[in-house]
Amino acid sequence: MDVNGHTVADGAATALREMILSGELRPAARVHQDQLADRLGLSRTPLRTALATLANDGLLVYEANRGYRVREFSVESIGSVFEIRSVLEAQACRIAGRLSCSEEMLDRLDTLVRTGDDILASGRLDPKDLPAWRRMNVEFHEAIIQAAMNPWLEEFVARTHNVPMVSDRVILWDDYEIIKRSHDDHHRIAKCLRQGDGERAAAIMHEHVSFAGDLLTERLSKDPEAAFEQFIGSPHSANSNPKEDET
Amino acid sequence: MDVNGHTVADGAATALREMILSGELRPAARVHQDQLADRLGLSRTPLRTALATLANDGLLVYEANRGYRVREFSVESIGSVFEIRSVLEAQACRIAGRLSCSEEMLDRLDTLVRTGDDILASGRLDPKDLPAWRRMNVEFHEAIIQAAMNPWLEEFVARTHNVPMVSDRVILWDDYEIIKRSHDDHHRIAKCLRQGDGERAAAIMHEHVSFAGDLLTERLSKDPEAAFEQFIGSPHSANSNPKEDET
DNA sequence: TTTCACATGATTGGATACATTTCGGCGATA
DNA sequence: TATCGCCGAAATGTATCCAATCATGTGAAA
Repeated sequence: MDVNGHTVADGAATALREMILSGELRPAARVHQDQLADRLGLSRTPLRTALATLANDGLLVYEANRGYRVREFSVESIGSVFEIRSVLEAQACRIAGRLSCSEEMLDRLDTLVRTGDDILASGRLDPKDLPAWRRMNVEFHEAIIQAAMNPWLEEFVARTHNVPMVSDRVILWDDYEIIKRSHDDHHRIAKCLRQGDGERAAAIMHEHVSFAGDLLTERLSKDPEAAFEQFIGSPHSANSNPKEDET
Repeated sequence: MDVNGHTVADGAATALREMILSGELRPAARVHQDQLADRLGLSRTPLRTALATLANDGLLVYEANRGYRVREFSVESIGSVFEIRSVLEAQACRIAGRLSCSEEMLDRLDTLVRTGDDILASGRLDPKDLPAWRRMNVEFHEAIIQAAMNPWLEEFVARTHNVPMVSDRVILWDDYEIIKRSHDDHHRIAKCLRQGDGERAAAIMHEHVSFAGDLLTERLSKDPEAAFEQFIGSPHSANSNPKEDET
């Protein structure tokens, strides 16, 4: 998307995004421009454009003459986003079915499904498998969205992932049965798309995402702190973006 | 929404938004920061934050070290956005039905529907009625989205309106039968919502928006110039104050 | 003791100056 | 004549400086 890594401001924007989504900057915390600029080793000017960017992404809130602070998301708000995500991803299935995916795309989905099968073959959830599973899950969902060939769908779903906890990188890796059922959805969705039945794939996808949202919001309202630590605090090693700040 | 605080940058952002959506800045045109800053009577600093804002709104595209230029939208792209809008607004109906609207909201919808009836009572489309009709249409759609009480839905649909021609301010005011049928949809949607049948309202809304998209894209591909002038084209040349057409 | 007012420090917003990159033209050479 | 390359102008990106606004703390008065 905006992988314009050529300018300092863009680098700052992605760095900040990581800092916020990873929880390094806590919700509702005020952002001190001078401190941050110093910490990131740049001037306030590019930092401010980065801040403006993130504010428009919805990760920061801005108040005139009072600066930026990290946006906080209520549990209901997170549930609301899942409502949107489920609808959008279902629509992606619908369109993908209508267009009839390329053979290459279908094979890609099958490969991803098989990857998941391999991980689940052990019959239990090994924490060391989580990164691979996360990668598989992200790629599966992204593939279907790409198959819809609607750039706006891509963009809107991407915006959805700007909300903490909503990203499909977040996996509830503690209940084998739930994960297995979730992956069964993947199986069925891939099969439906191969058969060109986008409508049925859409229905499955809608439930697939909705249930994930329900599950997550349930956990969050039960024990926000623990859930926050479990999901956000986890090392996101699937990320090939090792820009650690040397200050 | 982003009801701008009283900072120069925010003012510049809304001014630029108008300049772009009104066509004063033509698609694919490069934005010269110095010229624009001078023309708007401000420095490059606030202008640049405004530019960053609009870029994130999707109205401008940015390339590192090469500046901003006005985004151009293909007809297919505009059609794609309608696909999203139809799904989102349908979902708004679904949720509104599930939550069962407040009596106040239902009355508001009825009032809007009656306003439309009055305008159509003459049996023809008078150009002088267009602003009132547009207002009615915008408020009707906004009301339903608000009724869904999902702030993200509001935000995403609002983003949809950032694309030229997609806004529900754009009305094809030249075919009585089409307008009449469109308003008949409004009737049915309001009735369904009163009866709590969000699912049925969603189906109508989906078709309502989809058809508008089909119609618009058809016109656009038939005669892009004429359509552009008809819908967007307020006199966007000599007049530096294109406000006659009210939101 | 509480509250209001003022002043001072801190932080953000905007303008200007400087560095870096890109774009266009000019000329030289094949 | 066409193409390559270099140089200069112009536009962008960044840093720094100044102004305006907000927050905090102190002190005086009720």
